[in-house]
Amino acid sequence: MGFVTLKDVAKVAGVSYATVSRALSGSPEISENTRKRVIRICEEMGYTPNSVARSMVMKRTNIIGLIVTSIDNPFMSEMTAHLEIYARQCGYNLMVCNSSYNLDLEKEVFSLLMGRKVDGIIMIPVGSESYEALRAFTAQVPTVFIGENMIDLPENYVSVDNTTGMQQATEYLYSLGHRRILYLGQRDNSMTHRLRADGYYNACKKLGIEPDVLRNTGSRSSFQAGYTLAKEHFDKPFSETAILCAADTLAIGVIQAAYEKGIRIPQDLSLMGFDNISFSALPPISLTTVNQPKQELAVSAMDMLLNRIKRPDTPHTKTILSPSLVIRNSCRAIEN
Amino acid sequence: MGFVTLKDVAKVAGVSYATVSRALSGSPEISENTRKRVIRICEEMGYTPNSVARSMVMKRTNIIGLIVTSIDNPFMSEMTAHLEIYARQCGYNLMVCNSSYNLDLEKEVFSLLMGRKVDGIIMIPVGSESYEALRAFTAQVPTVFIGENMIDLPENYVSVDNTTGMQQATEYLYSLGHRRILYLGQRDNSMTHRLRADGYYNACKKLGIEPDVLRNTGSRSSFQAGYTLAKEHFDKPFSETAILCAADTLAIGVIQAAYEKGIRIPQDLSLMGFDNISFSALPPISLTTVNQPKQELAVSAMDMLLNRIKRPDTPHTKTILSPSLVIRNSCRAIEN
DNA sequence: TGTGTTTCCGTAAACGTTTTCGTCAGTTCT
DNA sequence: AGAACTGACGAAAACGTTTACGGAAACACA
Repeated sequence: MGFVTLKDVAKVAGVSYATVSRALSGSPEISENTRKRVIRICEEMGYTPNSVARSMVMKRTNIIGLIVTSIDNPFMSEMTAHLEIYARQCGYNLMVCNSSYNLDLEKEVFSLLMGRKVDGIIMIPVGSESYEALRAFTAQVPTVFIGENMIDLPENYVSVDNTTGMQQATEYLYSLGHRRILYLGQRDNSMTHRLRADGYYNACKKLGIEPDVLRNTGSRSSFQAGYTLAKEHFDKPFSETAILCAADTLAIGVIQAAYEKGIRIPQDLSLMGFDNISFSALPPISLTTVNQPKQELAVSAMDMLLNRIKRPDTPHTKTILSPSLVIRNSCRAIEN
Repeated sequence: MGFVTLKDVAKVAGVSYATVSRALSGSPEISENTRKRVIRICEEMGYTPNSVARSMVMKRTNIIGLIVTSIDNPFMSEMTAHLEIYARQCGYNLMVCNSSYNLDLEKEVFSLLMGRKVDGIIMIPVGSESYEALRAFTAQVPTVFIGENMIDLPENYVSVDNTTGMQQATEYLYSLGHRRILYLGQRDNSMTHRLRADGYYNACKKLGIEPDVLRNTGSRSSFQAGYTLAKEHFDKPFSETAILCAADTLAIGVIQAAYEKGIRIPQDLSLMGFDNISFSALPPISLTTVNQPKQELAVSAMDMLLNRIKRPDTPHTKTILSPSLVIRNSCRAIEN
């Protein structure tokens, strides 16, 4: 390699390398004179501490592992940006891995990060199965989950209140005069989606309207899934005046299908999503949706993780943040 | 901590820990019998090698640093996804940092990654100034740049042929019958943008049409910049039949401005971008653009970097990939 | 049987830090 | 002046690996 080490500095300064270490770490066991002299020499020689060696002896790396299903996804990349910036402020770096929506890969990269001795792991899991599948691992490294909300399992996670959010969305459509609201894209392999559907059902019951659900049998809430579901649906006669989607991505697929069928949004059909991904704000889309507070989620997750790193044997905690309605131009008021 | 180390395994197996290391590393200096026995015990005890300790002695971390201006950006996040997956296949992990479009921060995280002893760094630089600013650093760590194309500087980089791409875009519009084409968003602090503008000028000269440029005096090609530029432009009478944008993000801003002015795309105005970010494929946008082959860029950059890590003193290399036209629905043919 | 070769494994050094412990000089107290 | 204490620093251990070196046993060959 050829970089300058503590020993090199020590030799030039005429002190032991322990003294150099002390000078830089702000130890009180050193005189001001030698401290200043040593620091000056360090700068002159361009010394930078070797994090690897430090990790070796300190038994911590100041690295956080981040596992996302796919960083190439507006929601995840936005979360990642917030996480990285905040982590760096806290003195940590991020090692990022894609699980590619694959449970085996998720386990593999988790184990890999453990071998790297990361201080903790933040993950957006592939699905509900992840909790069980990773149980043996999460016992060994402080781990915080984002987004998949497991009511009954004792895991650390931060999430948005999906049920309330979807309930508010339904109520908003109701307040605009909609009585026949199709819920599009419910999936059963994801707790998040189950909770969101609950919100829709709750609202229907409360408001006295008939629930109407179009299920997504696939494993992902993609543009494609939304498009396919809507396209098939639009082929038959339908009576709803609004579609409420389980995710923004689905809604954008619906927009495409509607466009192809000549169905205008919002004139002919109102449309809502959930997540508030950055796509949705684009003027040609302008989707009314429910916002997940991404920066707050990121900060909460990181704080929770750093806490667990400090005190690993504290009981598990959950943080549930409030979603909020984002009103744009994909819904209109109707008369009954 | 409390994880199991080589020594623990050695004690149980009744061999020296050097033997355990050899069993796992596939060294030939060990008998098949003991190898199998040791490996079995490793598995039973749940041993995973400590990458930090290995890095210490091997003098390499198998970590690649990735510095992007903002991972929360469709182009960057797509690149990051490709880079991470390919890096992992090659036995490397990615440490990701945002420079947040800030030259000082860019230097700071670069130096931080050097302290981490990453084996190499891939970066999407803030701007042309980055090359000079980082010269002292790039001399010490193998570094590959993506995207900012410096004709005259001896850096390692991979890029798309921006000039040819923009020339093709101009020619495509010409072939549809357009003769008055506005080039929107030229910036001067970015070599990429200078090269793209060159392509436009070249084509104009070759085709015998008059160039017409609307400069972007800001430092970023954001949605906002495109919107502001176009909004102001649309306030005055204009005569062009097509707008060619220096980046997709600008074009999407233009769509918004056009929408607000009641200008229909492509009926009233044809519009093209450059980059082919994932946004652009969304049906409500459906932007005709020039594609940057992101996966190929990622793989080329990684290959180039791994090469330089193996042989640090090879001369600097450049890889220029070909862009390609992506025809969607934002342009229409006109008669003259 | 003696010599050389091969196979297998243990010993120990090395990587660059942090930190405990010990030491020595100087200071304070009685 | 002697004892106790304090401040500043060096020596060395430790972190968990990889690998050069050496040695013992087994084997081959004359």
